[in-house]
Amino acid sequence: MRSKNTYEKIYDVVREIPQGRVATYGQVAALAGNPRWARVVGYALHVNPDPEGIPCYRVVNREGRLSDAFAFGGVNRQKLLLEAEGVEVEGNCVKLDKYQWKKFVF
DNA sequence: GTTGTGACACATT
DNA sequence: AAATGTGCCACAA
Repeated sequence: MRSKNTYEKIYDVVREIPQGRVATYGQVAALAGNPRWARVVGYALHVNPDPEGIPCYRVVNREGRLSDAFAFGGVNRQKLLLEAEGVEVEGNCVKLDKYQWKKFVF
């Protein structure tokens, strides 16, 4: 049994992001197995082989802000999608204090 | 096989 | 406090 490729792990973690929540690249990388894959995560989402199964719009950088190169169909599109999920987006920023995906939330 | 690039994060200045 | 530089890993040429 061969281990999943790095990308598959990343995609698997992104798919695990619940609706109405956002995760940072570092968070996804850490959950994928290595906190240093932050850049790789960005690249993995860049190729985004399955935009329908991999909601890359739920992945934001450490600032809770969307990348300038995001615009996979219009940054405005991203805002609409997140708001549709229940996440408030200001400009291109989301309140990580409220919407950052956490395994333990009270 | 080596070099350069990249949708990031962290440390230091 | 903000800005800059460095480190990390994977992929393309």
